[in-house]
Amino acid sequence: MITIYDIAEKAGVSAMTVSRVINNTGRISEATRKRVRKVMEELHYIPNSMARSLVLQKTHILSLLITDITNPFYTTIARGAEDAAKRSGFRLLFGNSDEDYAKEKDYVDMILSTRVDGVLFAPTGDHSLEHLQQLQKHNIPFVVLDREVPGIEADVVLGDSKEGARKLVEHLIGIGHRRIALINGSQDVSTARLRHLGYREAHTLNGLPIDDSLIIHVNYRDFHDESALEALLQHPSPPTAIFAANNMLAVGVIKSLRQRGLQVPQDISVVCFDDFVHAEAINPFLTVAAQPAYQFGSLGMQLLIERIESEPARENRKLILPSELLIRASSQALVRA
Amino acid sequence: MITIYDIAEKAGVSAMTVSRVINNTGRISEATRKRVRKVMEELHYIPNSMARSLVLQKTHILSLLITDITNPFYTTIARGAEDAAKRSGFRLLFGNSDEDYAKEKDYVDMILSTRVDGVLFAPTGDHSLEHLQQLQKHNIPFVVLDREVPGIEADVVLGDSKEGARKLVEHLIGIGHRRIALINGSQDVSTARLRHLGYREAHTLNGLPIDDSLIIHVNYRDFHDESALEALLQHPSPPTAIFAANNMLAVGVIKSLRQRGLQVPQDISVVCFDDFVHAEAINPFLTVAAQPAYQFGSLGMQLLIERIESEPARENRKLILPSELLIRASSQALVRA
DNA sequence: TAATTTTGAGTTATCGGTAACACAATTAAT
DNA sequence: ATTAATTGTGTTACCGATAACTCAAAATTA
Repeated sequence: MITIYDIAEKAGVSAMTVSRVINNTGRISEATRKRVRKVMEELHYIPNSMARSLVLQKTHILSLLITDITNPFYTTIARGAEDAAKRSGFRLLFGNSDEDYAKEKDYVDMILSTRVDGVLFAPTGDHSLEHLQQLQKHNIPFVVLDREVPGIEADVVLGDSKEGARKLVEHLIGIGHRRIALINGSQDVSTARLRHLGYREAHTLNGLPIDDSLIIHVNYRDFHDESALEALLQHPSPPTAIFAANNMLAVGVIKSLRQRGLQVPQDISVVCFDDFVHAEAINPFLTVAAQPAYQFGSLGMQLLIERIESEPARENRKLILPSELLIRASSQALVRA
Repeated sequence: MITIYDIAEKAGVSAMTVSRVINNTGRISEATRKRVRKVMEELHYIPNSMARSLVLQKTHILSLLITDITNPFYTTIARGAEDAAKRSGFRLLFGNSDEDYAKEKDYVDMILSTRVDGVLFAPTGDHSLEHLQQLQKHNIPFVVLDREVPGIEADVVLGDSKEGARKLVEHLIGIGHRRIALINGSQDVSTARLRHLGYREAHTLNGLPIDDSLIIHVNYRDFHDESALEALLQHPSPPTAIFAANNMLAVGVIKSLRQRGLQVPQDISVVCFDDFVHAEAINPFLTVAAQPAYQFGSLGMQLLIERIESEPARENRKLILPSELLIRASSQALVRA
């Protein structure tokens, strides 16, 4: 491993002089600067960022924690966050909690021990409170992404879960559906609660009764509660449409339906939150409330960087980004038998 | 920032004793161990991993560099790599080069200055040679993923690009297509070269002529060469099917076709490499050669960890993982007019 | 020409840990 | 009871960088 001392020796100067050349600080004569530069290149010198961070107490690394790396919604966020971080010269440390509290904890520990300068944090749910409080305790700036956590005051970038849900359900109502099931994430997650609210609001605004037996709570990351679906389908008055609270749930639900020999949308309509951008470009199918994922990432990152770089702590900001209703093939007007 | 010295002082011991408690090394009486532990908890102590890495000359961080974070093929790789790294207790630093040489360079610099213990490297192309050589020069172990780089001897995990391509094209030939276009990645990328070879092989094995005017080279990440597509379609004897060399190219091609009012598969068939797992589960459409992405990641990571941990340098290994031909709606038997 | 300022370095201490060695107090062995 | 071994803990040096201070030589000013 080449260090500044190796460079210093070979160039016949002190380590401090090498450091000054690297950082363009202090006064250095053009002659020594050139000589040091040449030796650095000859020896393929790369500064040790850990040593530097240790003394500077700054890593110039930001962390992005997402909850599902195979979900295009989150990877698009990642792209946006990365682009924004790069623009400001920060390096980015990705983490993927897989909607798992324990993995999230591992990543928080890693973040803390790495002493990153800030975190863009998509929480797994309300219990992430503990992790965010840990960040606060250690004075690590963060911005909360996609899901609000009660008890945490911070900058936050959110979607319009309630309105988006209402729009989706009203679309279904508008094309004749009356029995609409909700397959939702855990009530421990703010977006799931709001989407539930939007679902109810759409019903009451349209004078429809709400049947709680049509509402199921599972995990956002995947749907595999076959018995719950079975119960829905065996219902004396079964749903004619399903609102899956996110794209991954829609995947699971449609898969399960197909295994039971049911076709979407012929036998049952399905709508959900979040788009599958690439795939839908190929073959538009799902009716969705599409959220501006890239903006989630880039705006969130901007807020984070502002917070890090603005000395006087400014007040918290809350951005709510609207979703767009995209009506496609998976929702079909109800044909009364 | 709490350090071992703070702990040491409050517990009335030396810093070294604290270090021993943290690492479970050396001999410590049960009494002091307890006392130190208690103070650590009271002060919410988190070890500074940079200080530790600096003295140990080991970071216990591995890096995964992928070329497109919004491509489900790569995110599935990431999931596999992450799981494998976690099993061995390594932390994972993701990087995303976006198929861009300059970004790849940035990440390599970051990898070098972070002194990670090893890299799982999906190169952007043959010119990545320079970056891999830099890793070699600095003795950073790495495993090459998905694309081979001429001039580099290393462990490598690949797909069966040639055979996969041949199977896809033979499928098209089998259902009557004779004029098959190839929309390929840059010839600077090994998989693109091999898929090209497979394409040619399928033709020659089946006694079909090859028309080079049906072959286009673009960038794997997205297709936006409208004029090239235009030329294809204006061809006196236009293609009846298109083989897009990866999933992202298929997206771009199908979008462009639709803008021109052409339907897949009615007007033209499209097949490609790499699946869109979630989306295809919802609505099977694309005929693909599906690669075992998760295995790419987990096996690659296993090779990397073995290489790092096995003292005597063992010989290089080359894993070639077969792809699976999944015939779906986007390829249709040719109906002669 | 003497006094002052500027320039171009070098020295030392420090960031937060750990390895290697040292050493007093017990405990065990002879 | 003396010697040897073990146990528990402290000291010092170092990992690779940088901040703060120092200082001789050169340049500038009076």
